[in-house]
Amino acid sequence: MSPPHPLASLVRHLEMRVPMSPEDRDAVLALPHQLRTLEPATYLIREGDPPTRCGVLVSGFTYRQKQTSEGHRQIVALNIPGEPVDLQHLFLDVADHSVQMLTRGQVAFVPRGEFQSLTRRCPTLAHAVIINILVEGSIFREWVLNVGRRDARARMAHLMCEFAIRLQAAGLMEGTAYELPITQEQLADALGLTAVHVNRTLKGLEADGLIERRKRTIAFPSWEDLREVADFNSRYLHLGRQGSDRISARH
Amino acid sequence: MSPPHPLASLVRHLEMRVPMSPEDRDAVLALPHQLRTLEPATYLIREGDPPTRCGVLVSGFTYRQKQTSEGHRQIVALNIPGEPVDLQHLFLDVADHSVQMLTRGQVAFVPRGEFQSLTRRCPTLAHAVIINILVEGSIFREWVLNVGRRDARARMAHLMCEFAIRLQAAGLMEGTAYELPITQEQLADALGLTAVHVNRTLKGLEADGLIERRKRTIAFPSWEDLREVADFNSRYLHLGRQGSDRISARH
DNA sequence: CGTACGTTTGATCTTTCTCAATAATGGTGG
DNA sequence: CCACCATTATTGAGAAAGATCAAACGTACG
Repeated sequence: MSPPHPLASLVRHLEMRVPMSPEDRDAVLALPHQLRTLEPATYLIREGDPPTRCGVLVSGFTYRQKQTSEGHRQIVALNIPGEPVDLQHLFLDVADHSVQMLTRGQVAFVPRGEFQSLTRRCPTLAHAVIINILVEGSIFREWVLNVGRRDARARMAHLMCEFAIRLQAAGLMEGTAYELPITQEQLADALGLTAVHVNRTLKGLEADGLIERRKRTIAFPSWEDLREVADFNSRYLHLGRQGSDRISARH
Repeated sequence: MSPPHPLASLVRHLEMRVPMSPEDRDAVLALPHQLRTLEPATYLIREGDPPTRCGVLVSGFTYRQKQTSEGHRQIVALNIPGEPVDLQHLFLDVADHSVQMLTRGQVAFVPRGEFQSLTRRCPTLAHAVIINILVEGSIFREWVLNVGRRDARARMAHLMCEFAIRLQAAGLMEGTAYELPITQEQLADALGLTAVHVNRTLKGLEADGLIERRKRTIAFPSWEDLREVADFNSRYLHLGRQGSDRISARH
């Protein structure tokens, strides 16, 4: 059996929110692209660079990141497989943040011009792109709220809930646990905390039976309780009918 | 002399980033709309509501806001005259945050369907809308960084710098001062602080000669110093050539 | 001129940070 | 397989930024 088409996961992801005709699908799959396997920490794009291509995450995870001039880093987003990682750079002429591999993974690079011109020829794709950008914007707003107005415990729980629901919506979650392939220092940078405090917060959640940890795999013995601690409501993910605040044991 | 067309400020705003032909301009100006004068705190849209219209801020200021279930509020964005205030709701079916008047001001409400269909007929407008959404996304990312990784002083200074540069880019800033028409409590909600600490931070900046205050008007005796304290770089605003980190005494 | 709202100030308390050290863990070369 | 190294995770002690509580002071406006 041949390996799946690298852009198939992108199509699946776009279809989550916008229905696509077979022609739409084929048009996306026909996009020229280069598939690359990248090691953790590899930059897909750096702040300040002029974007030339649009990366689609085929496998593995990436994060978006900005830094203050004193070198304090803030992770502003995590991306999961299937997500296009560079849509903002599709229409802006300079990158305002950096994107790096969180884990090893495969990225399909589509030339910027090709992607742009397809959005012009295919209104469905254009619409899907806008929806994608808007949902990402909604997630940013929730992150501002999370970092600005929730304490460490809720903040951490919220990130875990978001990740779970997004993985589940993408069909990437099996059972009631997942691997969060991220160091505690990166977690700290995503939550606006220090690594030390992340560690203590994690232990606290564990001590209270809200999560279980083995390596970087997290299980949720009591999803509803965690959701309550996190003050999590999935509305901002705009998953529509398929969306749910629940995780299911079997998929 | 007749009053200016309510949507003229929108056109000006869109043209900041995308060149528009006279036909494009006329098409936007021809959009049906209702002009309303709204008092401070009036909701333009509430989280959870299905959006039916797109608001364009003609005069005055608005803010976007989310709350935790404990009622802690986070202001996630401020909007200045000319900015469309509801673009995210143009293509999403449920509002994920609320938008309220910050000051009294005028809003032109365009029916959602009309706006949508014009984006289909006018690719320039569609492009301008995307750019607008993307730049807003970039500002959200910077806010995540600001709230997550800068201390109260820098955070406050950063907001002031951003407001100054955005006002200037919109041609709304005269001289080296402006009115920040916002209570300290709202400022606290925008920065992820408490009102008490905002007050002290403000006094601190003033004591150090970085700002001068009369009522809610703020002057910048030493713009460069403030910019340094704020760690402010305007790249994320994507203003292009016209963009600058400087404010000029005369316009 | 009283009421509501916003600002300012002081005192105290908490969360989170900082610094520092120790323990796991994973990967590498021999 | 083992010794070694670099990361990452964990823990403790003390410091600091910012929160909380409480009260006083202004100011706008009906």
